[in-house]
Amino acid sequence: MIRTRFAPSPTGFLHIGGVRTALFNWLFARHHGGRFVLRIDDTDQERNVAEALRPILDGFRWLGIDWDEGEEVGGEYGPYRQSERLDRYRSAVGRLLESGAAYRDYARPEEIGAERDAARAEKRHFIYSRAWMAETEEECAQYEAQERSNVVRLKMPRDGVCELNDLVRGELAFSWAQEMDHVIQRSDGTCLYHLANVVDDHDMKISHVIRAEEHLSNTPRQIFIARSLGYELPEYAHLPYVAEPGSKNKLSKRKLVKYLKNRDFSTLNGHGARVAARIGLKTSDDTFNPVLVEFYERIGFLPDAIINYLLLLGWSLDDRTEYLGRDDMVTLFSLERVNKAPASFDPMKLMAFQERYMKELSAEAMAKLVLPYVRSAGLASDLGDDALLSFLARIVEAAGDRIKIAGDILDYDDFFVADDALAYDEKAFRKRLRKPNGMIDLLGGLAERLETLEGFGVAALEALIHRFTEDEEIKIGQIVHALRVALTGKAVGFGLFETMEILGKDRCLARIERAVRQIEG
RNA sequence: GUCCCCGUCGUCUAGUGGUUAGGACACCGGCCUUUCACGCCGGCAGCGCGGGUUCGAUUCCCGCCGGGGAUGCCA
Repeated sequence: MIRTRFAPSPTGFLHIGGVRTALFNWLFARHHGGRFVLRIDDTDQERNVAEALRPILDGFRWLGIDWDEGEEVGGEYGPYRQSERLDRYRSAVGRLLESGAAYRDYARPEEIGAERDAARAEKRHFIYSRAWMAETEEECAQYEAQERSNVVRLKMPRDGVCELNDLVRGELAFSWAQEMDHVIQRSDGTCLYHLANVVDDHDMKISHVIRAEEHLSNTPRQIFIARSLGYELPEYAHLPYVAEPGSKNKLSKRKLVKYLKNRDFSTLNGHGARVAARIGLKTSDDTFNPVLVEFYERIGFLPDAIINYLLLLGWSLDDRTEYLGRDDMVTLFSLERVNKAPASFDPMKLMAFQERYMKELSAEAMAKLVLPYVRSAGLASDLGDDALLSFLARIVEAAGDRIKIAGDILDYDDFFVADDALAYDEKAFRKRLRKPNGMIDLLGGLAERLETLEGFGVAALEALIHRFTEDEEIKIGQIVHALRVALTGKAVGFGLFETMEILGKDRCLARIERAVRQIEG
């Protein structure tokens, strides 16, 4: 049975790089018909775990990455929170102590520090002298008489090599002599991550440890722990990390200000900020950050787009396949095709996936997707959901590709405002309505014709406008732009005739009339 | 410092002991067009450097350089 896991710390944030790691674990498990476990690494959490976990779990749910065992769902190898497994770690430490794979160390921090500094000064790797190692009860008692406290350290081998066949990187060898005697239990009796991790992976029968490459050099010590405890080793696969846009540094949520200097990253962030402003979302909130999944959820990305993009960040099928649905991903995924080098996060490529997935949505599905944004912006409060949905379906149909993320619906807020409350883009109003000569008469003449038009549809409107331009001997551009500003207040928008049809005759006439009054006034 | 990992267009990547080094995103130009968006056509652009091995290296080996990680009583 293939079993993989993802073990987030309850930090309150779901990092896009973490999602990629979780995704690969999830895909690997699903591909092999195995199980995916969500364990919580809260070994040293002081904060409210439930609260800090919510954004993470919500993020996974939103993305459709489901887990078979772990937080919330339970399972036969629980508990799945490290904070509830402390007794297991303590007993593992006891066994390591007993077998001689670990020892109590009574060195004071400054004594260790001095050794470390000396090693550094001599430009050699730091190896602890074990001068304060206590292996018998007498030795312990002796040190304790000196009021020294102890930590438990691993008694690492000092010769030979640790061989490891990484499923992504191939055959690797680490010399044991490079490994120091890592602490596995603090002086206050609590255990450290590496010990907890190995014990949990074993107890939870994790067959494949798939994690970020920053853990690669931690693997020998974990192998040592596992072997000393008599565990069967899992397979290891170390994924390259996700890097900053345009660089090879690891992507970090703390460097937002720096990333905003990147044009593409800034464009993406700005796009989100525009939506956020319309729905009253605080962009100063530190979760409003394209490095975090929440950002995408809030402004209306599609989970499939994000997942597909992330899949291609470090994995490829061949030289052309890019768009893969969930089922295809699951059947085609393999660790062999994971890349070794880090991959930079590319905001524009992510956007391209988003656009591609939006195009596949029907008008009905799109209407459903954008509705919450209209509500959040406080628009269309007079319409019930059903009425609004069908109105939205007409708008998104006409808008077509222009709505890239759900929040973009708010670019077309003019459909929801009262005719006498329409706001005009000042520059557009001046250029298209106030400045051209005879605009009042032109609009007046057009309004007269519109009034008598039977069937206010796109084809009829188009024919009417064309006839109008012929009769008035003007070019179509002379009326179209003016009309768009009069009807929507904006210089850009989708097809004019579609706009008119959706607005309907009465609203069109009311808006033209108002525009004329504005020009006069 | 020491150890480990990594290195193909700006970015994500495919690939090979002999290829015009392929695709995608971005970018640039053009077409379409009532604006914007879409779409279509075209273009720019890459094997980090230096040694080997070889008839021939982007591909194999070594060195260097660059990037990253580890070196914590962090995870």
